[in-house]
Amino acid sequence: MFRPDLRGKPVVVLSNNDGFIVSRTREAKALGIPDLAAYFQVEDLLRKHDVAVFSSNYPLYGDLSARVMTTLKSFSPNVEVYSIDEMFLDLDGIRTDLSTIGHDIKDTLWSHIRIPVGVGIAPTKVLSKLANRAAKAIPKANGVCVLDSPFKQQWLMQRMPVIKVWGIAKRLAIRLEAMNIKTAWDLANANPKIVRRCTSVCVERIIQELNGIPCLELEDEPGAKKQIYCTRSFEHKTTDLQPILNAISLYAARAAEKLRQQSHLVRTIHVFLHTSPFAPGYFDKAITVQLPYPTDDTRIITQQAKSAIAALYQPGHLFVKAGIGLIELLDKKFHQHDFWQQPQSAGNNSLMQVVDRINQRHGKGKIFLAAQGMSTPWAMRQCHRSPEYTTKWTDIPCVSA
DNA sequence: TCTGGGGTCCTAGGACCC
DNA sequence: TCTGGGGTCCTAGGACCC
Repeated sequence: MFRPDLRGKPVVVLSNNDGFIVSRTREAKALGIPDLAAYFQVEDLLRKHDVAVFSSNYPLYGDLSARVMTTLKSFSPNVEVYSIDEMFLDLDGIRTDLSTIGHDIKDTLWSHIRIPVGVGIAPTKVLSKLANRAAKAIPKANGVCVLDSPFKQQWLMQRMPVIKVWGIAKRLAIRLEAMNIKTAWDLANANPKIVRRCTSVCVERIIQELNGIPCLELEDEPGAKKQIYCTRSFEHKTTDLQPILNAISLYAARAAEKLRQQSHLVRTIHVFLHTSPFAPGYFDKAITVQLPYPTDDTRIITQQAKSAIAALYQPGHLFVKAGIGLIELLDKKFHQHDFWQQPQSAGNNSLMQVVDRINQRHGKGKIFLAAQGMSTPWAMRQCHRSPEYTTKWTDIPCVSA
């Protein structure tokens, strides 16, 4: 959208920390750049072919995603935002020709936002994911695929390896292969009960869905998270405890912030610390901690996370990553207090509210616990970050006369 | 030098209850 | 000779998604 000069050129996007390649344009794929390759391993190849490289920029993607979703919502009252770049729309009962709607959706998004999309329409979620794949892969489809007849479904499924089916990945594909199930069509025609016995109920549902029998509902209410994690690799590996304590304090604060956003309390946390799995002598330890009482207070969660890290830490290892998970959550509204235990005081609540409000108004991390430290040795590597064109005053593009 | 950061659901097995 | 039948909850690990 903001770099039309790159249209038709090879472009790749890197994971957090510029770790590896998570997204490629068609042109980059054609150059033989593999998916999920470690960046440093293909850097020369990228340079040789003059591939444009971008670090992940979630504020930008999140904002553009929200625009797309808002536009999509005008096409159906029932929608599920499935991920940052996918949405399911319930078209049940809509009388217009489905192919017309598909093209309308696609054209509207292009003209309003300049985001190209693929549209797949089918009786179930699994089939619509298949249709979406076809919409993008088959040039003649022109970005829209409607799987409205058994014949079309069969044609597509016979050409689709089973591993491309939504919900089937490497391990399941291996097991299915052993049962002589190689394509989506084979799976659709397999006996659901027998397959279930060798795999799980998930695969049984997929089989039903492939046959046009809905098993997966549209989840229009996103619902509160059941677990909240904050984990990061460090920019620089470290053998010292102090920078790790600072880092885990930051992660704990981030996680607590998310926790308060959904009005939950946490009772149990999970803290881990590890070295590089690619280096010899891999060290990976984790600890689960029961908090003294359910809380959403950053200070308490931070304290507990720090003690956990201190307990896990052993000198002599080169650590690359740590993280915290809030794993047992309670709805604040329905929290049953313990007669014998101190609950979180009202003062804590107000304090956290003030902290959140300041950070919302004046920018993330404006006010924080000293435990995080003043330097940021854990910062992310992002050498090729694009501007935040739509969410940062200084990055807004200028139009010159 | 260098390999992400989130999540969900399911299952098996253990431990326990009456 | 012979040892039931029906449950729950918890946890670790596996598998998948983006």
